[in-house]
Amino acid sequence: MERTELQKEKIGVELKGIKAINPVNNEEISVWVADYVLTGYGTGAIMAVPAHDERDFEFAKKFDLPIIEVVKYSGVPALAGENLPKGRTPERAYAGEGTAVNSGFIDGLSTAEAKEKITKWLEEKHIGKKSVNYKLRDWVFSRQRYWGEPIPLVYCEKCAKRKPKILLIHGLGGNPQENWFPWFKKQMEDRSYEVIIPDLPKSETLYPKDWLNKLAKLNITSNDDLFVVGHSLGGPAACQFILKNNLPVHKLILVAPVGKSSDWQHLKQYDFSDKEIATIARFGNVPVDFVKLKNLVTESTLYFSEDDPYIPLKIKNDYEDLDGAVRIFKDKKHFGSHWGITELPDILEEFLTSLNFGWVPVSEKDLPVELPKVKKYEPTDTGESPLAAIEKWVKTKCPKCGGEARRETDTMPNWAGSSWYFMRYTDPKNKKEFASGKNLKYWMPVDWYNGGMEHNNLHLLYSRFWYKFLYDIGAVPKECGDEPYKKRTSHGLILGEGGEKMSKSRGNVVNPDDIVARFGADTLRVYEMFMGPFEQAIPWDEKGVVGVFRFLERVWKLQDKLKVKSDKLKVAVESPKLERLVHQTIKKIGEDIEAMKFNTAVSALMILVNEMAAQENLPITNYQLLITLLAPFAPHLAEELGEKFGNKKSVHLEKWPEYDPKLVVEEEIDLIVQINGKMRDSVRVKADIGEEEAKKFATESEKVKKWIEGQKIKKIIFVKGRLVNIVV
RNA sequence: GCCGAUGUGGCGGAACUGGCAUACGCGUGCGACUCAAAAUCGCAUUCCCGCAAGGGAUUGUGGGUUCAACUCCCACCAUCGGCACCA
Repeated sequence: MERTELQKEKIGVELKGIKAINPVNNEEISVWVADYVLTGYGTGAIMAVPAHDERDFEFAKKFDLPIIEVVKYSGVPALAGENLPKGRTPERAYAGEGTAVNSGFIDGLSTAEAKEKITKWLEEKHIGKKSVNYKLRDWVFSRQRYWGEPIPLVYCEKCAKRKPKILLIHGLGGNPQENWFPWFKKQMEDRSYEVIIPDLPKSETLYPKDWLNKLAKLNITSNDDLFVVGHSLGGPAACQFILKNNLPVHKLILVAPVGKSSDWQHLKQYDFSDKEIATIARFGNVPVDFVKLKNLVTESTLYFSEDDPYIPLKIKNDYEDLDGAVRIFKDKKHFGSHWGITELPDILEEFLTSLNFGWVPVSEKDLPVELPKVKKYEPTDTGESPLAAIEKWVKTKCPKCGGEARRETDTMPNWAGSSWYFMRYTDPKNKKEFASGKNLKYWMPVDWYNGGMEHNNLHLLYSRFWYKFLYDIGAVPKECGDEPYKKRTSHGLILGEGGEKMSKSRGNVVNPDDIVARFGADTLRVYEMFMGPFEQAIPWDEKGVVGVFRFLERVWKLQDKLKVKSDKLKVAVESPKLERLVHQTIKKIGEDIEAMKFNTAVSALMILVNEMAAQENLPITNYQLLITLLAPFAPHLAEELGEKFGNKKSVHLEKWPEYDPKLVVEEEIDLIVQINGKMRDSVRVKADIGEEEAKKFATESEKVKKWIEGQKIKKIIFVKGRLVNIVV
């Protein structure tokens, strides 16, 4: 843990008397024990490249080790002024790509070429081989809590002790003593598994029935727990054996199995006779009922090797319908002792980690598993879930053997249940399935999903997993696509007054219910929109809420300006200025909503309301427009006002108003006059004023005259509809 | 340390594609209404100098490009978030 502390100074000690030899140039390298190397990653032993890795550089500098440059920055300085990546300096390692230097036969190559060449060279000399390291992080889904969805598994001691029989079927002309078979048998027997490797008939001409008859004599029945391995010709034989005898198999592994998509003529070069080739083809061509096989086999894996001289890689397509995992090796040839393959650790690992028979799924008719109804639940001392202490619930019967079993007491995190609710929403009353294909097709994917930061980290991860899983098993129709959402956004946090994150311990939590009780839901809603940019974290400000409240009150009070409607002498006169502003506001709010700039949309509404309030009296048409514009922001108020002023149906069903493009542009503008880029005056002019006229106005302005007096005008810049800049 | 984001009045923030910096709201001050207070309405409000007219400075800091920079370029600083030495 100590090494994760900030900026820890590197320490190290040299292993005197030990040197490593660089296998490429046979030079000696000193060996050090250092504390900045992660033991858990790779072998825990590393080769340091001081000139091109920051940490190695630091280490080398501290202990005065040679720093040899082997990569030179070689970018082309394309455009003048473009910032170049920096190369190595005495203060800093260069970690980028470039051209190899001081590197013998790879000098002059680019980083990518050099990597390729040196890898190939090492492989040819059998000094090393290419490998890929993956960065993985452990991820725990379960939680030690009372609440949360129970995981429907029980643990049965009796079932855990069950050891399946392992049946291994060898290949053409094979026997139990060849290849990795004896090693595998011993490994598994050491772990008290029963391993059967029958010695099957050898002959140039063989028929599948020759082998199947012999296998039938083994007395393997469907009551046996079974693992099956088939090597080469034993692959198709294994499939047929399982199918013919209806044997449930926990795990099937086919190692370089024979398939149907080859004519096997290439085997001649390896001294296979025509009869042997015919035998192989005969085994490979027997049709396999993969649907049935899949039902019998719980899990399956196929092993192939890229350099297998006998089995071409394309054979894996013959087994596609088995839906098994496929593992492709680079250098295992035909997985035989002939090529020195007398051990196969991968297969051992696969069995040992594959199935734990102690864990038995709750049978479908007993789903869902519900939490026990108890008066109280308390944490345990053992670190187990509180559920573990509720003995009555924990003890149950094993669905498999009927013996005593214990339930899983961890539960799923509460995110689990919320990972697919949006699909259920499409068909919430469906009793047969979580949602019908028809409804899913209609609604999914979600057009727009918004949530906070937490949502983006966790819910996004889980819900996509859930969705993709349901999609893969066909529960979500293909038409919906393999992603649950079209668009995702996340809103910012509302911080407590004072700018810190709201939390009970800080005592700065604001309860929205209180705000609603005091100011109404509309005020809260408009305030949240108004407080700042959507995605930004902003402190709560109670005084700001008051401002929004006043704004909504002002909207309400505007009704007073409509009273004159009945007075014929004072019929509301439409103000051209207001008319223009109304249309500009329609445009602005429409655009702002699209761009999720709700704060400026509210601001535009406020400006409009201020202008309306400044009128002697207000045309009802303008007020009705305001109500419509207000609807997305203050839905309750807008609905009530809408009903009061002539709406037959809900204001929320109304069409968004259209603006008149002619009214959006101003007729007159304030033309800015600058001297050397500084604003000195502004002139009220027609918006479409031309260059000559504008310059005339500008130079004739009294204020401007004062500034240019006695100065030489170098040039005058005119920006249409905006300004005139006089350079003196 | 690396990666990312952000930095504009007393505060939340606005500014299209480089073209009036500080919209809108809060707060504050003054005034109207009131016996008084609250509410409401009006005016003012970036800072500095000035009674005023007016002038100067200003978008984290320093520099650059441009007639013109919150906006583009370079360097630096600070704050927030993520990651934890994965060679």
